[in-house]
Amino acid sequence: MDTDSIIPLPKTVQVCRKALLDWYDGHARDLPWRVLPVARSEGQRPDPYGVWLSEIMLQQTSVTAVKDYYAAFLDRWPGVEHLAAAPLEDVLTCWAGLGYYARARNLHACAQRVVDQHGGVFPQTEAELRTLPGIGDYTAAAIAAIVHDLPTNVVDGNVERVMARLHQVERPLPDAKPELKSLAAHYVLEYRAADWPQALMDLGATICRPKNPKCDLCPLERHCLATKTGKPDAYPRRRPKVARPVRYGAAFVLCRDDTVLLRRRPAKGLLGGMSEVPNSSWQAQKEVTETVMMSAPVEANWHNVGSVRHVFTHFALELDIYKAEASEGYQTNEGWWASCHKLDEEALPSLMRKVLAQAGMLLK
DNA sequence: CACTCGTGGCG
DNA sequence: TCGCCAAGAGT
Repeated sequence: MDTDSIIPLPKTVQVCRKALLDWYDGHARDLPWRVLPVARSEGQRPDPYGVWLSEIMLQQTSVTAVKDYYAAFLDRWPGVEHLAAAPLEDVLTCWAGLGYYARARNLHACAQRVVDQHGGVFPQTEAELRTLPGIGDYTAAAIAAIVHDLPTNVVDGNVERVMARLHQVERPLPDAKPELKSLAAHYVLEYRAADWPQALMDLGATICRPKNPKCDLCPLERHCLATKTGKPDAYPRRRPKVARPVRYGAAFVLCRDDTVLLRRRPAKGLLGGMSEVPNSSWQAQKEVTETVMMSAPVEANWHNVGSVRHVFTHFALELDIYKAEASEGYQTNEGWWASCHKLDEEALPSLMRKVLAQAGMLLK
């Protein structure tokens, strides 16, 4: 670690641990995958499968967005062996709308690894968990701590934010990551090893929020340097964002009675393995109509039925939507016809649901 | 190691 | 309407 990195005073560490754990006893969020501190103190432990599933879903995703998906997954695949036996297509269908679809592919691969190589039992140590697909530094530490009470250093965006404010770290993210992780390591403790990281994350999510932090309710306020000497919501500092470019393209909704033509995207990459309607490549410049029509799946009486705009992580997309009725003899060896009444059974990302809705084909 | 990879909610 | 960003991982 850098010689200029901050080291918290031992006294501060002790007082903050106590204050935050006490706060957690009264303010822990009651989450479906969580065992609350009272039950935990009575020896109750969470289901490793449920904790793992929730942690994967929660990567870069809000609790609100995850809850329904978590319940649906547990209902359909109650254990890791059920999930491992499922076709990947089914997993992607249930994941559709949650985003970052590599997580779903890795989830499935991880379940199969656990069943095939670990007898259906999740490894307990951080190092072993770390080798599984979809489990990185954060998730390995989180599972080891939350499930097995191991004193790991669990560092997510919440913990980074709390540390950056508590110690008023001026170095911007992502450069500050090692420093913030080092700071957090000083607070790790064996006593209540499972509750500590969850307390930190709950504080970050409900009190020490990115915007409008509720410092007056914070159990650590007396020790928080950012609150004393500056505006806490200015931390963690970040590099200025790069502008998000816009890409343009066209999507083709080919209908036959109450069905639409769908196809599968390549297994990896953007929206990998998900379903889509045929569409053009996405370019930085909008192309002329004649060129756009070259990428239609078939010559037909295409009508423009509007456009949709969708924002991805590193670019925005504007798709013009074209719709046509397939002629009687149209044959295709690519894709399949999907009933517009059963589109919930397809692995449609939100972008494609927008497209189908705009074309009037997203019915229930 | 910089880049890729979704989506919805919220001020 | 728009920028911000959430329990990160893989390459």
